[in-house]
Amino acid sequence: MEPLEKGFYYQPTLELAKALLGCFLIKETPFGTASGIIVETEAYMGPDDRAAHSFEGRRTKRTEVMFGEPGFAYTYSMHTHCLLNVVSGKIGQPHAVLVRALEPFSGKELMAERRPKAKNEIEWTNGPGKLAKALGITMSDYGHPLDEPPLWISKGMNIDPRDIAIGPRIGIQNTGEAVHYPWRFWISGNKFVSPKTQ
DNA sequence: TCGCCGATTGTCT
DNA sequence: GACAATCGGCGAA
Repeated sequence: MEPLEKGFYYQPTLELAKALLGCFLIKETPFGTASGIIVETEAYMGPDDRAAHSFEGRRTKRTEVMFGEPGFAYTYSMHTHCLLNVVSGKIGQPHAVLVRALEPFSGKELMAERRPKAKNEIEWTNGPGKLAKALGITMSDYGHPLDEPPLWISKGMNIDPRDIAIGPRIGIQNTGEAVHYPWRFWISGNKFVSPKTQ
């Protein structure tokens, strides 16, 4: 599997969020490599999106990576968990795509070890915090370019546009109109998408 | 520094 | 369905 070239990330954020569906997300660690197929994403559109950390161009140490080149990792810690975003938008345009769910592909033994509380394979990676834990993604991956080890994305299967389902994002109450924006995408019928999705 | 809050998950009722 | 876990970012003091 070859990493997606940097040019791939230079497309409109909503397009990128859809294009990432079906791609492989791979993480290599000293303990081994684990990977999965991206089956659910959400777009966060910087300046005009009240739900985005970069709303109104807010530029801080945390959001800094979103103002740079697309194709880098924006990791964010939420309560006890770590969430992975793919930086999108041209330089100076702070957009990102949140990876919400994966279909386990390789390194399943590792995932089972890292997700001892999961009752089955589906629960290894059917949520943003879960998939980060299953693959061993942490805050130390902040700012990492996604076209080289140890954390990278490669082209996967082609997804028929008719198989892409669209809906509102999850978990962003108190963000006004932004709650309703249809900026979440998933592979229709895939059983590894997050709960409440289908 | 202090206090509050959250793009979640897991457990308990 | 309710709520605790648990910690860094952010804004105010």
